[in-house]
Amino acid sequence: MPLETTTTAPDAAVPAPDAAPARLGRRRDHSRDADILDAAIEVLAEVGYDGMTMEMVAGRAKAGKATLYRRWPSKGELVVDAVACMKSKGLDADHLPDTGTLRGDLVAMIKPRAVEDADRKLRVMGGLMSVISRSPELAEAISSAIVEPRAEVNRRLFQRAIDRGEIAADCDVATISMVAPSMTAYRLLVTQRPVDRDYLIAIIDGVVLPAVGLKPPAGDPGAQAAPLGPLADD
Amino acid sequence: MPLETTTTAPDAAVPAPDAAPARLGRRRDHSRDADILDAAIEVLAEVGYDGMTMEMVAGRAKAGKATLYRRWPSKGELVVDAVACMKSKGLDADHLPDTGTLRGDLVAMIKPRAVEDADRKLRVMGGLMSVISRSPELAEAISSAIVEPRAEVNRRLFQRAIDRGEIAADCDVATISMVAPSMTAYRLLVTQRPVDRDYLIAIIDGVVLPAVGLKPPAGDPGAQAAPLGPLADD
DNA sequence: TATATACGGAACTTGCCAGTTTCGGATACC
DNA sequence: GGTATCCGAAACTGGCAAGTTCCGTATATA
Repeated sequence: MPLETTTTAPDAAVPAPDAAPARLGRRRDHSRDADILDAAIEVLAEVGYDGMTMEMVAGRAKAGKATLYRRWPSKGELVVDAVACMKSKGLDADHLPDTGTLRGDLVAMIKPRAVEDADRKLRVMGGLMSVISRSPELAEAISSAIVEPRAEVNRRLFQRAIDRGEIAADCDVATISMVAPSMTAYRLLVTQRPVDRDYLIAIIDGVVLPAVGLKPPAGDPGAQAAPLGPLADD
Repeated sequence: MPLETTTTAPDAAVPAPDAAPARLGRRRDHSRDADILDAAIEVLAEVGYDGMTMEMVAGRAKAGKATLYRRWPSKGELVVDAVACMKSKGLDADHLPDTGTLRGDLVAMIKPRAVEDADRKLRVMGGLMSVISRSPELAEAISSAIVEPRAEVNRRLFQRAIDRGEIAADCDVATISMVAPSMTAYRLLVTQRPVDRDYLIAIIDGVVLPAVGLKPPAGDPGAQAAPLGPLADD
């Protein structure tokens, strides 16, 4: 049951020393990799690392178990790869909303697609929680695919607010950037309650904005400042 | 699967009123229950639910595996019982510090013994994270032994600050009470960094107090207002 | 002291799952 | 078309852990 933590040469076999081999026969269909990794993410989100079996992943991806082992040497490395592949999806710290106010930016991040993506990432994280402490590779994958992208987005939004003079320059950006990630994770994984738009607005208006010295709008909280309807997406 | 979450001797000394069978022979030594449950908590904190084996618990408690199964019908119910037994230890919402200021109260909660206790509870929670969503009994045990006591303590401290007019009456106590629990859990379990006095002070002064409209003390943050030396305990 | 029960330890049974092998069929290169 | 390789399916192996049974011993009641 221990995680295989070998750092592997992934698929690159022994290099033919002299002649380019110019392989023969059917080629490995690497487009299936994504299907398998997606299936693994699904299963991880539902039953966690120890509940996941290679048969489940193979079945979900309509693949054979042997195909999985042809591509990854062990369950542990498949999972690390699957988590790492989540990095490219979702948040993009280079294309953030810029509404002119911190609250506007934070609220603009709340889109159905983004909320759903964050929800899945949190569930995957929860399913891997008890393994994190014993697998540095997995911890690193989770950090760089889930934790850091989200923290980085927040740091940029707060830094912009500092740069435009909206909030104090000496506020603890590093700590405040973790407020929403921490609270949503706790809410979803520990108390098992939904992380929806209302809850995110409550964090923004009840904790984050007051913490940086801003007053949330007075009226019905969160009702306004929703520039897009519920069906609007990216 | 019947739920047996009794934390004390179920077959108490109450004698059957009429036909008391007056059992014969050696009696079950219920003082061992606590040893076994403590061993289970230790193992859970170290390797999580799926990593924990009944042999490990028995070995740690210097008991036989059969003794465990004489007292609990399954691993799952032993774990639920072990978590439920954590409820009585640590926080006591009826004997909270009362320093006259919210910050004083929050800082007074930071004692080596309390930090250590919270740390262990968080690790246990992390080890059970992926099981919570599929075991309502376990979710309930965690909630009432770990989540609620901590939230209740915070709610009381904030409510007292409201009552004495120190902070606004309309602040979102329910949400703010979850800030520190959420952030410490994330810090310890996800980012794997220590939850020590400095980090707790950073949360108090960098997030919680500003969020309720209070200014933390200006100077070296957290250095003062530590009325007791590092060796002082409860 | 006699008896009924609990105890720790160890052997045992059972089932599951990681990982391997085998096989008939599909597919891309030559 | 020939062939080497990949594919999915299924059978198989081996180890590990949940749960059970048995045994020699300890201990509380009568």
